[in-house]
Amino acid sequence: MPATTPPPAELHRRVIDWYGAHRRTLPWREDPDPWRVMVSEFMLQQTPVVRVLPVFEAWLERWPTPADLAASPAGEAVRAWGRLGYPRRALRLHAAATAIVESHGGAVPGTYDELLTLPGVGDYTAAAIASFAYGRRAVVLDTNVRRVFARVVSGVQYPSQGVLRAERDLATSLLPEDDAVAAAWAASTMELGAVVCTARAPRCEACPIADACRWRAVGYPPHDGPPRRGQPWHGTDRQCRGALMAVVRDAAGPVAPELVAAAWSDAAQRERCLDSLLDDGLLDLAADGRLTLPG
DNA sequence: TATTCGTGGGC
DNA sequence: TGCCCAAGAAT
Repeated sequence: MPATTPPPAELHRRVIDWYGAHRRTLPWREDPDPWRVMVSEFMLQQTPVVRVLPVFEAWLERWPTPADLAASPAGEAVRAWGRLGYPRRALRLHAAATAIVESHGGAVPGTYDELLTLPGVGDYTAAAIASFAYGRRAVVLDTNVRRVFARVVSGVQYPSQGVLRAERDLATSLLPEDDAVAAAWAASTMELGAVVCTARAPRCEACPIADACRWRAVGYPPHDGPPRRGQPWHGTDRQCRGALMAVVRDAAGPVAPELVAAAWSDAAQRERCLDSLLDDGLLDLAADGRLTLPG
């Protein structure tokens, strides 16, 4: 059967209705306070929901407002970040909280343009906060939404590596006019991509728009083109930096350099990564030569 | 535009 | 077992 493309309003209704019936209960959805939404979005950048949940709860209990976080040392944020990965996100969240206190009266701003000025907030996160926390109309284009559109509309398994102009135009053209409907559409398409239209084994039998999916209609052709590059890990600077950070993060106080050195055998790489961590502000060098999280 | 930046779980 | 992937941002 050919994929007949329903009118946009029909597509919106079916996906939003599906969301109403099947959406996961997540803490930042049950109480979409802007600061809670913002914290969740930072943590969810490249990190799965199940790993974020416990850290999110502890974080909000300790720092219920941006001002609370801004009043703590940045290093405490890095430590509370735990093993979520990409600890620069913790530093940027702390810096964003500071900017919110200094420039926005302590309240998370609600417009895309204001949000975009905050450290660690890019196109996706600005749109997500404006939409999920403030109910505003915004083009929320994350990896889930991109995959749904790639399959349903373009008939391909995966979206391109970067966001193309035509892709953004498509997402914009599909965005409902009304703010509340647009926000519901954003959340719904993301959820559909996250739990049904997944990267590896899509559950098309549970999809509310399977009959409208072009990829399905053309027989699920596999990705065609240059191989999708996996990120190398073993022996990389990222692995080294992670090992060094773990030593300091899990220590109660300042750490002797010999103890940090024991975490990575390649001396040249170790020194290079240590320098980069100091340069990034993820580590500080005390006067006595010991290493600490940033004050 | 292409790289870099952590971490861990599923297949 | 390795490989792929997960609500990206900054440069």
